[in-house]
Amino acid sequence: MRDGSFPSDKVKQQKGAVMKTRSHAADYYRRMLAVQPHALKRLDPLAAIVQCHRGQEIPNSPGPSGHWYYVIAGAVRRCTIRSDGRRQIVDLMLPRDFFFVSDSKRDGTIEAIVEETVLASYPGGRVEQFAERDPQFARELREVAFQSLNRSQDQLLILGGITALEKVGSFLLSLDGRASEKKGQVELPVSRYDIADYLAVSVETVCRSITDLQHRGVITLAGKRTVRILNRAALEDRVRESPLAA
Amino acid sequence: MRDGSFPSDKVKQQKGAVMKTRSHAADYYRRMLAVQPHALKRLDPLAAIVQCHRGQEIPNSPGPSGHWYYVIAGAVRRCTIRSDGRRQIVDLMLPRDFFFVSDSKRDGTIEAIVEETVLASYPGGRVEQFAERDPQFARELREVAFQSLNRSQDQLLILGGITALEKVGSFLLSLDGRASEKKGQVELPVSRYDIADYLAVSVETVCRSITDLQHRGVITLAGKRTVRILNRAALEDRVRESPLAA
DNA sequence: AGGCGTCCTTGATTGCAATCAATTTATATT
DNA sequence: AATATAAATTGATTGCAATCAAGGACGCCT
Repeated sequence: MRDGSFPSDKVKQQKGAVMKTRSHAADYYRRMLAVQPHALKRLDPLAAIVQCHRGQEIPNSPGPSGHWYYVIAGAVRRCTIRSDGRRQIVDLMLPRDFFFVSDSKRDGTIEAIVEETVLASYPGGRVEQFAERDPQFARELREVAFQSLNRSQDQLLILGGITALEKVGSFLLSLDGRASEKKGQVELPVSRYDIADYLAVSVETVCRSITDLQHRGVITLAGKRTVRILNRAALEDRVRESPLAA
Repeated sequence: MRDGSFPSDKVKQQKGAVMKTRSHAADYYRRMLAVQPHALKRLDPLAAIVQCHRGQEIPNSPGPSGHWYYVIAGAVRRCTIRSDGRRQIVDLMLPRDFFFVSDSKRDGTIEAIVEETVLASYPGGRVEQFAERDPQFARELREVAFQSLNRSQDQLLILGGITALEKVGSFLLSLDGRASEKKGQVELPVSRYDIADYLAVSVETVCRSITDLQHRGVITLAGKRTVRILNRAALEDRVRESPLAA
């Protein structure tokens, strides 16, 4: 999505508000909906296409039923602010991920990370209705909930690493598994700061880890936001001892 | 559940195997089922009461539909072993928690933590059938999935703390919220080793943190497995600066 | 009782990462 | 193009936690 993205409909103005388009851009993105199979496709006609700006907040949905979202392009983070002011990213949503927003305190704030983040939004009430009537749909909705759970548990494993090198390494691998067009070529959809807040380490440490991985010949950078994995085995060994240490 | 627990039917023999009782002990525990409201109560007649020993593994359920479990008494951990041999506890289930077991690799190993752990087990296929027919049931099942997600995200926040004191403090608070009979009196259902693996720190650090919290007058120990919270505010401030530092 | 194993605790040392500080490189804005 | 703002990087120092080591507490077993 970084290159070859939608050509026109520049969305740079109107920084404050969510923008719902009925333009041909919306139609363009609508075609990318619910690539997943089966019953969830019934959601498609409900979808409100939402284009978001970098840093723009997805408002907490009031009401009991909340909103479902599907990430078409870009990236979204769910964060909480700790009492010491540090920000913690507790979930990272990439294209083809679903997430749910209610008005609960637990949800934290949800923000688009990159310019040109495109979401499909579904009113929770309507989704519930579908689930009410179509057991197959309900089953797949449950499946979606489990996917969120899997994301969360993956993040737990990443955070559970001892060294920073481990965490950064695991993070790269997990990104490679989730969002790479071609394996081994990881497009970082987020800044080093975001990575730091996701991994609960300092930015400086993230940088040093990436540099370190480069020096060890495990990865190489093609631009600051593009990582090529040269030695996957080393990364998967949690980078405990690198075979090519300087 | 620690005291006043079921009096007879000692279950010390047969260390290797899961034991399904039809004794009056099972009936005793059956009464504690699905204290939660509504449609999920339909599960009760399906329940197979399972008594587990300390350290006993809950077998991965083969087949596509897996098994649902409900914790009646005791505690259960879900762990993965890292490549360096460290164990990471990725989920901790306490009484009134549901969890799901499939044959997936992701699930890791699931083990009872304490003697006298009692579970209700429901075959996934049957659960699915109920969900198929009863939309209200399906809704509550989805709710249960979200509760797992909440557990997971709580753990993320705990793991995201910087200092060990923070992690241990948050852990105690979260336990107090989940499993305390009376608030402020936390029964630790797990060993220091388990806490360590849950928080991704060393055992020694867990000990030192607990000792430290005591010296600061934030908590006090009544027995090694019973924590009384004296200064909740200090704990909630993530123990950044204690008001009563020595 | 005695012995064994596990759990828990404390001490001493080392290593890694947070922090403070500063520079370079990108990305907007005019 | 020029400037401003943000992102990324490297260095120096300090502090916290992992590690290695050892001793104590407790339950379990015969």
